Amino acid sequence: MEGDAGMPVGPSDRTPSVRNNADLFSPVSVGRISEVIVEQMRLLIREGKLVPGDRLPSERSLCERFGVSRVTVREALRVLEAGGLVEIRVGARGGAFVTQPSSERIGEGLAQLMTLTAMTASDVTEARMVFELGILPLVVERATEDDIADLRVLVEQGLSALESGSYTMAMSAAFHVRVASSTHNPAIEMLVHSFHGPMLMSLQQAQVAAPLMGPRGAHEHFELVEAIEQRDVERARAIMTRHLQRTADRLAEDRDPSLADLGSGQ
Amino acid sequence: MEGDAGMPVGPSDRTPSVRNNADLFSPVSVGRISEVIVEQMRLLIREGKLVPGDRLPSERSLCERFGVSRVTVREALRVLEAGGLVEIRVGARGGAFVTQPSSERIGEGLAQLMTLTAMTASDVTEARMVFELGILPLVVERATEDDIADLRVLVEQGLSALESGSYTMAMSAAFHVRVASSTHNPAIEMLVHSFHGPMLMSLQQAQVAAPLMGPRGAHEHFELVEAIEQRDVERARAIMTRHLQRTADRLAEDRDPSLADLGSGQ
DNA sequence: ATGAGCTAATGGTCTGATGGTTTGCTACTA
DNA sequence: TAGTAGCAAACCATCAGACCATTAGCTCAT
Repeated sequence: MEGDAGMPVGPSDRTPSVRNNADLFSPVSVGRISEVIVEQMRLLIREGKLVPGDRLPSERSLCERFGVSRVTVREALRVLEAGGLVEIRVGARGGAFVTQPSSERIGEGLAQLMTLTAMTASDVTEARMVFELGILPLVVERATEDDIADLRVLVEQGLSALESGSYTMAMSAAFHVRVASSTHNPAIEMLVHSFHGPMLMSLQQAQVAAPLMGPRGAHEHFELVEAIEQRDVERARAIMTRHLQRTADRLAEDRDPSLADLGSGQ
Repeated sequence: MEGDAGMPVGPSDRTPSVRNNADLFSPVSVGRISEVIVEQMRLLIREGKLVPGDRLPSERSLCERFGVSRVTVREALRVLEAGGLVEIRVGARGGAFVTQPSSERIGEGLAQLMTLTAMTASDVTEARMVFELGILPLVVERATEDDIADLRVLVEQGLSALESGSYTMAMSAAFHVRVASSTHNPAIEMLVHSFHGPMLMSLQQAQVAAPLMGPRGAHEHFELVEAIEQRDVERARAIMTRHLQRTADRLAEDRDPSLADLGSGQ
């Protein structure tokens, strides 16, 4: 990455004889064949020619169609799979199936890379606060009866799980995501979802999950639903602020650990 | 190497006599070998045993170390590359190099999947409004002189590009991202980055980019920087609201196209 | 009916070989 | 001496053909 930072990047530094037409020539590299295949597949999926659930031809068929070897096709499939665009099943009737892109899946990839970036749990929490507070007006305005009913169920489940000591961060996350989905905006829902993924993963591994979300948190969930039902933006905002702030404080007092540290169990 | 991978590892698939303890046995699948390698590499990177810039051993060396064939190693490298963890260079002194994960890269993945979800441009714009407005207090509070200087430069560039008719959406995006990065929170920066990815891509293809961002937009950028410099949250918020609202209106009158439709040029 | 066994389809992996690209060195030329 | 052309080595990219493991569906005897 750094070693070649000083390398000749421009095409115009050797051979001082002919030089003025240097930028006439465009790079001729066609790149990797597998990359071309990947791009072609991606296009098909984006254009809707391939929809979730569809099965791609078998590796061997693809070889013939593209006129390449199996290795190349397989590399393309690996890339698509890593990108969460297809799922590969083995055995008869197996093959590559186009997947339904879920926000969960996106969050997964996000979480992976987050553990590698200089991104602390506090950073993520701060972003959450901005976002989850910001959407409250939309939630209060648009939440339907169904939305509220669902939220009630989640709260109930949370409370009873709390009694039996089986309350998990996942349940809290589900609640927050359901709140976000009450905006009826898929982009917002996806983002909240993706944010909870990495938080969950790291917090659970660090075993601060249990004390993090106690009876207070569950009760605040209950209050929030009430505020939404009464279309009381200010109250909802106050509750959510308190709720998230407590998470933030908890994180701060816990040595402000970076996600990476948490991830490695240190 | 593989010959014994298929040996009877699980004692639990024949002998139909015992049956009620079915869930005692965990699935015996070892999965893909390449996946194991990927996981191992990821761990090394996360633990800091491999830092950005490091060069991994050559494919052939890795084959020997892992005791697998080159095909398998290559598939692992493809996955790592697709995940943005390594970069592969050909030729002498080539090989796989650990990359510095940037928020840009992360946002890319998010953007990719955004374009595949049933998500309209309005949805994304609404999410943007929530987020970019929400971070303004943080920006105003934390922007350093360097931040503001950078923003000024971007505004200047925008204005002169406007005169020469070469103003692009990319320039606008760069400005918004730079504003976000003035929060000094990498998570926030990443999110704004990923928002602009899909917007850019689709809007440019649909050729509504040019009229979208006229002199008004560029001037609003200028005003916003002023408000930030004066630490005037309310004014900044007002400007940004107007700025984004205009984008939203423009999108709304433009048949409210979905990102997917735009992507395919329809 | 039920279950055991067969079969074909399909992905997972290995082996060995060839070609292309880049770097660095060397020898030759002006 | 300087510059250049050419060679060699270290890489990745790709191919071709083979074998094994897993799975779904079918058949057939019990």
